Amino acid sequence: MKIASWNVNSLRVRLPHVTEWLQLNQPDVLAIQETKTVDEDFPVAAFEALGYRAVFSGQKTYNGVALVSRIAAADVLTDPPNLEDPQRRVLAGTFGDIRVVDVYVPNGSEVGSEKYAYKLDWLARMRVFLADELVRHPKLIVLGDFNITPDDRDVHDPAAWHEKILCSTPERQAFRDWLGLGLSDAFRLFDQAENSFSWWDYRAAGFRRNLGLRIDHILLSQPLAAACTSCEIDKTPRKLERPSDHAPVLAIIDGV
DNA sequence: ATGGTCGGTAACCGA
Repeated sequence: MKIASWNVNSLRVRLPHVTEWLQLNQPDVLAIQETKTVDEDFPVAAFEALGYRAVFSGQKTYNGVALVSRIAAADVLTDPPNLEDPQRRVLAGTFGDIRVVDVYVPNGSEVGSEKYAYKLDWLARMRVFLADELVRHPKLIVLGDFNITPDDRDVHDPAAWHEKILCSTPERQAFRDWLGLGLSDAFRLFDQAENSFSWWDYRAAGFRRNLGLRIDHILLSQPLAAACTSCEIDKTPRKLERPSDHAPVLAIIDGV
């Protein structure tokens, strides 16, 4: 199985990049975040033309998640029972015996802000949901835009970002708490180049200067981590005209 | 030079 995650920052604007990337990479499942597209406007036909199915949970202007896949998703879920969140940030689906949970974790804006408190509460509530998912689905993939750098290796300038949003200790602890459920950060199962990032600010030529953060992740439960043969960030689409500010992350899991 | 750019939507907010 080939599975990928990509925050596209508006599916309407990025559709040409996404369809081109799908054709080139042929993943079995692509988890998308920040579609910024209401369900009525989701471009189902563009994906069906490529032999892909899609399920989605969108809203106006903000957020929005989708799962684009070779086979249709079963047991689709948009609202974890204990989350009580009107924002469209979660989409779960089952493919064969593999459960996939696409997440768009709140950004948090600024440490100490109201949005930051919402982020930490959201992460804690989702942890409870994921613990339950893991009981029902030993083969679990949790992927998406986490808006968290797991540690300083994932930050271009750790001193400048020290205890800043996306890098604060409580956010990193919440990330570790998710790993503590029995999940592995697929990217760190392998040797990686230093300064590997998945997001670069549009401002200040961040991409050209590689001033980035690694905040997009693929987490694998134990049986899937054991079968994972690669995990990479594909910077190619970030180099295109009018790119998303995020690059896709891609993992290959053998024999499933 | 302590800012900068996007996207959505219609004056700014969110990232």
